[in-house]
Amino acid sequence: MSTDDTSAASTPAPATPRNFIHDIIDEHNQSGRFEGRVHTRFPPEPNGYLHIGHAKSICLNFGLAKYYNGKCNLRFDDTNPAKEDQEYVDSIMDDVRWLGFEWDALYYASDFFEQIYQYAEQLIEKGLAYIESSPVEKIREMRGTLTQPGQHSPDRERPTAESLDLFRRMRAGEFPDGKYVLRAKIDMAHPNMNMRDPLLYRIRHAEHHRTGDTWCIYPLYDFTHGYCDSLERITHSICTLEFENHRPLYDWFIDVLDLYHPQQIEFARLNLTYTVMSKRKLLELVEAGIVRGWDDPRMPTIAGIHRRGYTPAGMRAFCEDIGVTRFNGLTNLAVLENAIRSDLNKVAPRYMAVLNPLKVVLTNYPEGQVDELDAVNNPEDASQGTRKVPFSKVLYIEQDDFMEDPPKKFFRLAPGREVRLRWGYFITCQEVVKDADGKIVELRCTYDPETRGGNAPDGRKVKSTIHWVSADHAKSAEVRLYDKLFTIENVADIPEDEDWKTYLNPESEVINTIAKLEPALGDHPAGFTCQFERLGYFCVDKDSTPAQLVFNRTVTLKDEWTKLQKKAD
RNA sequence: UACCCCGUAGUGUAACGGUAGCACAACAGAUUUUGGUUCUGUUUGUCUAGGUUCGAAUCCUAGCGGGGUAACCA
Repeated sequence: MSTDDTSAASTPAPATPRNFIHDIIDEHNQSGRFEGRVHTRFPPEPNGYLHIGHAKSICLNFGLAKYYNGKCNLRFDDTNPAKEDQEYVDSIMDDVRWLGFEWDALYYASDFFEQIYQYAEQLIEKGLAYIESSPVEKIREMRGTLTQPGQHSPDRERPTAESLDLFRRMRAGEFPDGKYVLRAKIDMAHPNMNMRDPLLYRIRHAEHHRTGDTWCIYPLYDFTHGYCDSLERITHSICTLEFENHRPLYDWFIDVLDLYHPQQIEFARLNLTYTVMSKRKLLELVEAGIVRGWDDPRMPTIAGIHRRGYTPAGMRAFCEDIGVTRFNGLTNLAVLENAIRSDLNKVAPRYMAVLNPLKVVLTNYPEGQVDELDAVNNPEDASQGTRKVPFSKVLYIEQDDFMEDPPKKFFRLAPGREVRLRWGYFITCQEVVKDADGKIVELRCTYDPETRGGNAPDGRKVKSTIHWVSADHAKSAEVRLYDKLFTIENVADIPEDEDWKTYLNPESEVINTIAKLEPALGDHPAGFTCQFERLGYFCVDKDSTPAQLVFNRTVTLKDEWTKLQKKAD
């Protein structure tokens, strides 16, 4: 890939598009608030696979660090042992690297558990936290509602010494899950619900994927996250909009202990048409067996789009295209597809493949003769060279490339009409052969030996060039045709009382088992990406074997003809 | 009905008090051995009402509309 190509010094690459976060950082740099440092971090919870929304966050955080010559950490916010797993840690690291980024420091929130525990004790000692003994339901009840203030717990005035003792015994494992919880003492009437004596620690006798059984109490995310940022000396804690109401709480935790104070900045998460970005829903698709797994090519996960054949450079370009704001919008899937096509167009070698074969017999071509034709690998990149493609008497062309009774704007093959076979010869359709049901099963055509390579010495033109493969030389393959995951543009519009899964697109994966490929396509490793001329971009799936080739359709080519047909309806 | 945030072409995003631009989409044309690519052109926009100002998308006020927030989740 040549996305970071700086060799063309005379035409510098367009500068990274700026956004409101750059303005904030510039201000900080001018005022000297962080001594000119820029240190971001990407802080996922390892409880699922990363998706395209995370890609936006990754590009933002790592991109900012790069732009300002700063640093960016990877930190796993692993405060809930029940949901987290090493499998997810591994996949997240793979995904970040696949996108083309490398972290400066790697941390886990669990690395800071002891320090955070000490902070909790300090809060208790300052009279700013207390041990709560009420059950969950009672705590919830006393919290009040959005429009009504909460009530003080009877435990709120528990003496400091008693809270401290209880907290230490919680850590020592003296109590069962749910017996006690540590709460901050802030303001039960605060209009911001997060400030109504939030929970800090809970008892969980659970095996943690990193700390094992060292702990039986775990800090909640809200109590942990800001401290981790502070301890890592993060300057700009970038997160999504739903944490905006948490910012005053994080500020309180830090200021009350007089600790180093990063600046939190919120931005709008990515929403894409015809897909979901909810970890919960994606998990459901995986667990219900509706998809092939987290890396199913229909999934908006990074693992999924990777398997689908999307490229890191295309994804990074997409993340730049969509911008960063505080507006909660819905981005068209077309923007993503455009970014991917535009990258693949430059780098993907071209091949010929026929998805729905129609047999063509060249009646005037010598029996048994094979011609090795030269084909250009990529018209956009001469350095990709040429290859040989075998040509013979019996060929396959695409069923869609022939019409017995063509409408006005159909330029392809029809009875009596001449077209060009890509890199081959001009052929003319002489006869249509049908079976008993009237289905077209074969075309009998003549070829013009003078047009080898695709040009007529007499200068005559054809309206169309179509792709083909030689029947005797073709490889069979399974080709998985992918399309949008949902039938509804905005998944958020699905009513609450309906099952969102009824809006899944039944044709999001269509399996074609009759495809015929040119022989050069027979020997490539999983992940190999190319263009099937006139059809789209495809890649070799990880299920592919030499005996059973499997290709995924990454994205179609733009298609004026299909568009015309749809308009005609 | 509490608090917080957000309203710029169809969609997404620029314009930091001084000519409303870009991308995608759509439409029209040119080029083309991919109905691809490339190139050219066209259509469509500052939520509303006041105010401040020589001048407002930008600042202020109100209204309208959208989103978020009441896990021992993150």
